[in-house]
Amino acid sequence: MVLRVTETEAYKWPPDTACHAKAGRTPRTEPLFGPPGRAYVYLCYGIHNLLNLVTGDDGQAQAVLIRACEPVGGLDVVAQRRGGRRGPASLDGPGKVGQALGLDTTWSNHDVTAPSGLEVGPGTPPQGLLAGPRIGIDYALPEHRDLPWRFAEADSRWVGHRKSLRPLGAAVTMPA
DNA sequence: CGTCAGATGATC
DNA sequence: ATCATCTGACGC
Repeated sequence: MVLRVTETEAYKWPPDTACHAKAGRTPRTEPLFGPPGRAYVYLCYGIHNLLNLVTGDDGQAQAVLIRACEPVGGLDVVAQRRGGRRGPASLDGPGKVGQALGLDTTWSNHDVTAPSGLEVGPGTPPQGLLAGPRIGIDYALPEHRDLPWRFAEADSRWVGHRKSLRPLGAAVTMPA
């Protein structure tokens, strides 16, 4: 199965209080602090396995949540894993992506830079980018809650929560 | 189209 | 108790 990433969210601790790493190093969040190129998979709401890709240097706690994907290959497997719900096209949410990939938390800390079952490689860049606030992080401090750290491909079918997305303007940075 | 409740279980 | 969600039900 091959998926193309169409929507992401960025997390970085410190100082982002929306990031799971804010609670410090725990067995669950340990991969976040590790070297880049690893997966961070965790169980959300007891049901969904969400996939992050660790991007920060060792000790940095920086990662990207994969929120949506365009199915490119292995459509039959995607449809089967998704229970044939509304077809393989509905990979417009992080829980759906995790289900399509057949992930569980045992994949956390997996090296995605080597061919071993879950790999990340180059792909077709997005034609345009939209940005908006991240979803489901009301627990974070106000100064982090509203950061436009959700990114999505413009005019893509495989993107959720479109209403809060805007064209990506100037560079997005962390406030002082 | 919108809002809403319930499912469900690891985690600290 | 909390939670980086999804689905189906219901109302307009």
